[in-house]
Amino acid sequence: MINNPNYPKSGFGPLLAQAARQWRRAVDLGLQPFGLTEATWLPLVHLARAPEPLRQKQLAEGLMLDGSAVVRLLDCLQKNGLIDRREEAEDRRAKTIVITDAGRVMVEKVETAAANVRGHALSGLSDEDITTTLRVLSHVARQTKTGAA
Amino acid sequence: MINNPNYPKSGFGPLLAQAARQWRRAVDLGLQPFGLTEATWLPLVHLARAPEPLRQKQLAEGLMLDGSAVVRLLDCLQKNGLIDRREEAEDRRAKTIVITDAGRVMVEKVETAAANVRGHALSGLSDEDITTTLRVLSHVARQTKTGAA
DNA sequence: TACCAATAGATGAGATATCATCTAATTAAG
DNA sequence: CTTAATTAGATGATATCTCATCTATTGGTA
Repeated sequence: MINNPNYPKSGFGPLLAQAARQWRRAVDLGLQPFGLTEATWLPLVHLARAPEPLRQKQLAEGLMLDGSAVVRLLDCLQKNGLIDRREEAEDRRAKTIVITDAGRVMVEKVETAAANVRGHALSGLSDEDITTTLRVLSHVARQTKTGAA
Repeated sequence: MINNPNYPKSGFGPLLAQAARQWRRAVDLGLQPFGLTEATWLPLVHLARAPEPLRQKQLAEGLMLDGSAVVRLLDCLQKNGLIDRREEAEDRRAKTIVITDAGRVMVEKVETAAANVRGHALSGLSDEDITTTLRVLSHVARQTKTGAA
């Protein structure tokens, strides 16, 4: 096993999972005062940054999440008055998601907290290392996507 | 925002989460024929590789998981006859986890499937990129650990 | 020795995510 | 035009994971 050149690679999966778990935990902790979590915060930012209102389907694609997961996250955000669902006239199956004013205010407030966590997690790493990692993670995400034989 | 040098970094968290989610899904799919998942497989490998039997506490530390999570994963593995809990005589609070023969056989069979997923996810990446990513992920995990101010 | 804090494991509750399925509405085919 | 396939959202069931708590033991200290 020691002589197997793939040895360090075998730790990739567990390490990836662990880093993701702990990153989430740290973000959740930082957003706790605002009543948000990483999961509920991301859709909000995504909506805030979109040049035009999105449908739930589009949001799910952007977040790379199952549609049903987005449904429930939006339920939560709507209950807290941060977004609204607007039925479309042209296609009565679809709903457009719009951020409320409260939602935009929240995004502003919360972005700092999220940036702090990110800053701390990445502090001490070179831009080059981070860029490489971003590229590797993108590759992994692409390769493990459903249907990627 | 475009002129902000931190712009690409802001995608780090979501990308990390996404890559981890999809990696897990891919592994779960590959292990499905064996009735295992990434979550239940990892404790099994950990136990198989340990030079001596571990306590649940030690296993939890090794997996960087909450103790209560390990309790339930072990419940599942035990129910399937892959591990056994053995009460310790010296400390009657503790239990030593031992892999059953069936468990060892399972590890053998399943390791190939897991390696295939890993191989596919990492295919096309240079060893150097992977090494860098492993280092960055370790750093992130350390920095986001509980108590890491 | 009697009491109190710490430790190992277990359990309950809540947040996410996935898959399977359902309903309503739209589109395409015959 | 009627029917079949598709699409957008929603819901139910299940799997993890975390935190808060609980029980049983152990160990240290007055």
